[in-house]
Amino acid sequence: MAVTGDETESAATGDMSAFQLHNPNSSLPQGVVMLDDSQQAPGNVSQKRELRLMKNREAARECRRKKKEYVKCLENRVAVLENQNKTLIEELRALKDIYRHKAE
DNA sequence: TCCAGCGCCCGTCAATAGTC
DNA sequence: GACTATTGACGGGCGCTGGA
Repeated sequence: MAVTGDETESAATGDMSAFQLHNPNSSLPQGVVMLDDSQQAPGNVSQKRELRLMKNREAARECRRKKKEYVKCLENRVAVLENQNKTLIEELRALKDIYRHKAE
C-alpha cells in the first residue's frame, strides 16, 4: 500500500462527479478543476496532485482506447479464423466425397 | 409518461511493473 | 528507494429501450 505524502484525497474525493459536471472552468478539459490561491496547500502540494490526476486521467483514456483496439483486433481474428474453419470443413467434405466415389 | 435495466464512457484510486 | 506509466476495479452520469 503506497501512500504518497499529499494524500488526504480518499476522504476529499468522496464524490467528485457532481462537481465535475458543473465545473465552471469551461476552458479546461472535463474533470479538471482549478483551485484558487486560498485553496493552494503549502509547497504546491495541490498543484502536484492536480498534475498527477491530469496525467492519470489521460493515461486512463489512452489505456481504454488501446484496450478497445485490442479487443477489436481479437474480434477480427475470430471472424477470420471462423471463415477459414468453414472453408476447411467444406474442403474436407468435398475430398471425402471424391474419395467415396472412387471407392465405389 | 415513468422507470428499471442495460451498456458505454468517464475520473479516480490503488496495485504493480519498469526505470533511474 | 523514489518516481512514473499502466491497468484493473469501483462508483457515478448519461442516453436508450422495453414494459407497466
